[in-house]
This record gives sequence, structure tokens and C-alpha cells, in this order.
Amino acid sequence: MSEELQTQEQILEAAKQVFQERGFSGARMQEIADEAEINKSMLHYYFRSKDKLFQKVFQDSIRQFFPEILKVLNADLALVPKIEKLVETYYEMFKKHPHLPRFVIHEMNQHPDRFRGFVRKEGFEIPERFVEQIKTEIASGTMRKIDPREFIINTIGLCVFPLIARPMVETVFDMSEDQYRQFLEQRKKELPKFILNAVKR
Amino acid sequence: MSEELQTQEQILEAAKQVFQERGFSGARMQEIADEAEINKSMLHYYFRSKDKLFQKVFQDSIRQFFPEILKVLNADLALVPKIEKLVETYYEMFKKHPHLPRFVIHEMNQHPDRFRGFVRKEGFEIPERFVEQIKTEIASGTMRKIDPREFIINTIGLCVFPLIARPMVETVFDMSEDQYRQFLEQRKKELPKFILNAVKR
DNA sequence: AATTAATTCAACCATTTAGTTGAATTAATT
DNA sequence: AATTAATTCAACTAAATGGTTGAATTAATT
Repeated sequence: MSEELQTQEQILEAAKQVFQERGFSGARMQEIADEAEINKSMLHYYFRSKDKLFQKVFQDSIRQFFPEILKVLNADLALVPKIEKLVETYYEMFKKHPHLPRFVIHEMNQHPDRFRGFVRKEGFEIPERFVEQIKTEIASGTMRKIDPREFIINTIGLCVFPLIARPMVETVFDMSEDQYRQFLEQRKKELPKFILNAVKR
Repeated sequence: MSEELQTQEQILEAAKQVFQERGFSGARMQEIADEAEINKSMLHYYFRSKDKLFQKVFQDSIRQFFPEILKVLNADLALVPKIEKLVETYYEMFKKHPHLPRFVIHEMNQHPDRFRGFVRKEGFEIPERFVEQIKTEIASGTMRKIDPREFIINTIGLCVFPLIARPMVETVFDMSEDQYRQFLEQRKKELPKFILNAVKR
């Protein structure tokens, strides 16, 4: 009894790591079991099947990914500090979960309907307040006219892309691991400038 | 003999489709054979193994992806028409190969060293001329100061992200397939403005 | 037409992998 | 201490999947 929570947590942690790194079809139950330092049959004892376990991990991943970003987007902050905080948030999240964004992107494309259904069910609010904020900024002339959806997608894309395309970035610009990390640090300061300049009047 | 090229081409076309959609680990040799309307053993007759076939498809995909973009980046064009052409090129490529960008991103992250080696071996030139162009623009004061690498990554990221994150875009903004396509069309005009504005002085 | 070479495929094999089971162990309860 | 319930695992099964083979067919060459 005392072990239950710990074991389950251990499994989920291991499953998260393996699934996020290799994707559903690339993941092996044995590898998850090894990672969790338990027997393979425990996975089925706790989660019934690979698919069920994956589902749980995927949903947890989305719950980790979306609300944190949406919270910042909808926060009660002026545009400039909001963008700065958003970039910061993304890069902190990446440090802890380097495979998370690519994992979500890959798997939601494998099962778009399942993804859609889950997001709907979970009731993640659209970044409504942020859309309103953008409209207000445009109306008051502090921001040039732009479709708020474009702005949001651009902002998130700019945060995510260098993370999921890491091997390309390192290869094309001939960076070592360390130079890449350094590049990201520099980027944390530069990116808000880029985004804000793009919508300045 | 007369069939050889046709069959091989058929296999490659089918393999490209299946691998790009499902990834290496998600792809099944049987599905590729079905798609190519041939027997499964033909795959091995022509390509020896799943890995060899995948390698070929992956390399062809990169050959399709990189040089076309690099050609535009390094072209002898002023900044404004160059960015416009780049966006146009990306969106045309996506229409023909909707899974290509995500496929390359996913697989290069699964085997970054293999990717690195291949890009090196293939000798894709870094976008040197474009880097020079950016430096010149900055020096002459037509562009604000920015690390050319940042600018290039931002530009490509902005092109690619809404394509690979399609289910998210459709879900968050509650779009139908058709609305998404329409959104991309609109975006083709808006994106160059965003990029150019971001680096305007 | 006969011979040779290239091409195709149904049936098969070997390995991997998800999933099961029942006995053994451990923990909780009486 | 005895009983009951929860937990763990080694060994197993069933199915999926990559890969092979050899005979049959088709095409090219003489």
C-alpha cells in the first residue's frame, strides 16, 4: 500500500521520459520498465496497456504544456513584460523537459482527432483575454494592425522552433552543445525585441 | 528491365509517403508494399532492409528540403522580395509534401549524429551569402542590429511552425480544414510584413 | 524456338514485442 | 501467530513484423 503511489509515480516518470523521447511507436514497454526499475508486468498491473499508459502520459504532457503558456498569455500584464515572461517560461520549461514540445507536435499530428477531443474535453480556454488585449493595443495605436491569431502563432512558433530543430541549428551554424546553450541564453534577451518590433507601429 | 525504374520509383514514392506520415518506427513494410501495389519482398529485393529504405527516403527528403530553401536564402535578391519568395517557397513545398517538415524534424532528433554526418557529407553550404547580406544591411542602416543566425532561425521557424502545429492551430482557434487553408493564404501576405517589420530600424 | 536473365510473389522463418499468469513475497488485519 | 489482501516478478503466450526463399512468370537474347 505504501509503495503504490511511489511505484505508479515512478512508472509515469519513466514512461514520460521514454515516450517523450521516442514517441509512441518508438517506445518499448521493456525500456520503460527498465527505466522505472520495475518488472514489465507492473506496467500492465498499473496501466493495463501500452495505449492506456501512453494516453495518460500524453494528457499529462498537454496539461503541462498548454495551461502554463495560456496562463501567461492571459495574465494581467502589459504587452512588453508579458512577451518577456512568455519567452522566459518557454525556455525554463524546455530546460526541464527538452523533448516535450516535439513530442506533443509529433503525436498530435498522428492522432489529430484524439488531440482535438482531449483539448475540448479538458476545456482549455482559448487565449481570449490575450486576443482582447491585442485588439485594444491595436485600437489605441500602440501596435500595428495584425490578426491576433497570427501574432499568437508567431510568438509561440518563435519560442518553440529553435528547440525542436536543435540538430539543424547546431549543424547549420556549426555549434557545439555549449555554443547552442549559449545561443539560447542570448536568444532569451533578443527574442522579445524581435517580436515587439514586429508589431510596433 | 523496362519495369525496373518504374517499380523502384513506385516503391520510393510509397515509402516516402508512409515514412513521412508515420515516421520510421511507425511505418510498416507491409503498408509501404500495399501503397506501392507490389509484394513485400520486392522492397527487400530493391532496398535490402527497412533501414536502408528509410535512409534513402530520409536523405531524399533532406535533399528536397534544404537546397531549395538555401537557394532562396543565398539568391541574388533584395531583402524584401527574398523574404516574400522564401515564404512563398515554403508554402508551395508544404502543399506538395505536407508531412515533410515534421518528418525531418522528428527523425533528425532521433538520430542527430546521423543527420549531422549526412548534411556534412552532402556538403550543403551554410547560408553564407545571406549572412553577408544581413551584415551589409545592418552596416548600411537599413536593418536594425541582429545576429544573422537569429534572423534566419526566426524566419524559417515562422514559416514552418503553423504547418507542423496544424492540429493545435485548428483546435485552439476552432478552425475547419478550409478555414485553416484560408488562414495560410492570408498568412502568406502577412508573414513577410511581420518579419521585415521585426528588423526595420 | 530455345536459352538465359530479370522480375515477381506466396509461403515461410526468426525475432521482437505487447500482454498474461500463477506462484512467491510482502504488508496489513485479526 | 494466523489470515487475508496487496504487490512483485520470472516465465510464458500470442501476435506483429522484418526478412528469406525458391519456384513461377515474364522479358530479352541467341
